[in-house]
Amino acid sequence: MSHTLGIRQVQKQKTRQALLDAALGLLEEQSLSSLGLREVTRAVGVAPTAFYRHFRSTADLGVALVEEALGSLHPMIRQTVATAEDSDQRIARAVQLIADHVDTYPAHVRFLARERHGGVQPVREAIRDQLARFAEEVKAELAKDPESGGWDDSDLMMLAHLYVDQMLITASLFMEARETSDEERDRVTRLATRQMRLISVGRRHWLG
Amino acid sequence: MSHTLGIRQVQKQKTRQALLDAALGLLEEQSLSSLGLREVTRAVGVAPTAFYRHFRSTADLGVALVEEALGSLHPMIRQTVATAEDSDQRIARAVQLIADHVDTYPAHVRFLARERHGGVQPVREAIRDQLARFAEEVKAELAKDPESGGWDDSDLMMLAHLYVDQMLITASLFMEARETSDEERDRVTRLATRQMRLISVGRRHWLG
DNA sequence: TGTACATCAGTGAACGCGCGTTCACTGATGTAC
DNA sequence: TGTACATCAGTGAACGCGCGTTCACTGATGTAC
Repeated sequence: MSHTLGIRQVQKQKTRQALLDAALGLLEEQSLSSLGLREVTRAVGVAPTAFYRHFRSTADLGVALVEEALGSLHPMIRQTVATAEDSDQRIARAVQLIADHVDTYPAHVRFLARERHGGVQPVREAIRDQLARFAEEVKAELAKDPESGGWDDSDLMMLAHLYVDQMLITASLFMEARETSDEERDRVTRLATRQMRLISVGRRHWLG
Repeated sequence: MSHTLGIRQVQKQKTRQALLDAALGLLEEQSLSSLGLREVTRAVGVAPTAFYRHFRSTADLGVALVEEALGSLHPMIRQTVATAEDSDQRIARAVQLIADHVDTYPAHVRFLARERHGGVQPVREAIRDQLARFAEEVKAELAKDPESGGWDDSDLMMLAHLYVDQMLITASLFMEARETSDEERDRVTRLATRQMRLISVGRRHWLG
């Protein structure tokens, strides 16, 4: 059997995860820069001092949340961008996956939207770095397209950033639509699809 | 002479403005949900209780800052979108105006980017409402274009939102580039210009 | 397997501090006559 | 213009409270022999 964690390590990971989960819950109604260490431990049911066994500060916990939030998003994007027959199908799948992701991990998505430009520098940097990695991956997939003939590296990077930003805007729109009607969600789906298509049309006629 | 304010009113406005300015300064390194009333009054040099003569809470002050920040942005956009000969010139002017605006009101721009998805609901709503008004105005200008023949209301609204979101992304990129090199600013200028052009190309070939 | 010692995740008391809010106040400005 | 009263922006003391951090601790788990 492969290296099994001891009881102590398993319990420690559980507490750590409980702190992350509790923090994410509390962050639905405030930002990280006002999140208190005592709030988090109170929500979990451990002593305030236990916090220090896992994180140096709430900023440090925030950086850990970034990893968790974008780690779960990473495989999704790559799969969607890679496996599609034509442009319209790729767009439809991407929009659907964003909608599903927002439904499945709403708190993570909210956290990212909120802290991307939030008041805690190390967290902003962690998000920026992860988004740059996304753009790199999208760029790599775009480069495989036959439509990318004649596009140099900076062209593709620009286009990749445009798609990544557009995905974030779409996620943000779905977040806003979460607690309203189904019609509103449909409206967002159509709007996002059309905006992506418009970028796609621009791509095909670029310098052409 | 038109209705002159008394000495008392003038002084009150000065104190109010000093509170807004001090808050904006403090918000460069934190978000509104962690901004303390005492911090703000301390920075201005008045007693903490003086705060209540002007605002009910820091959230209330935040809403006032939204008005101030987007009020100064409103005339700029309209003028730029309205007075341009061709698409490329319009884009070049818009990008230049965004760059200038970020240079002139960096703290306001940072505040908007940070609080748009921030932890204070009334402030989020105020920003969302103002951005919707922007999109309406951009839509009205787009409708005047000859290129808008055959576009219905929802088409134009989608396009207007796409442009407004793109302007915010561009402002955000200029913010990030502010404290780095001039070459970085030029890179952002070129990137933003190309992204806008791509949307513009997409627009011309939409359903065409 | 059993024993003796080391490790370390979580505890709980204690600290000094800044917070938001209340209240009665002061004194310059505004107003009525 | 002068006087007597009203208004109200800003004051300063006081309050109870939750905060982040320190410290010595406990006792279950891990390890060496």
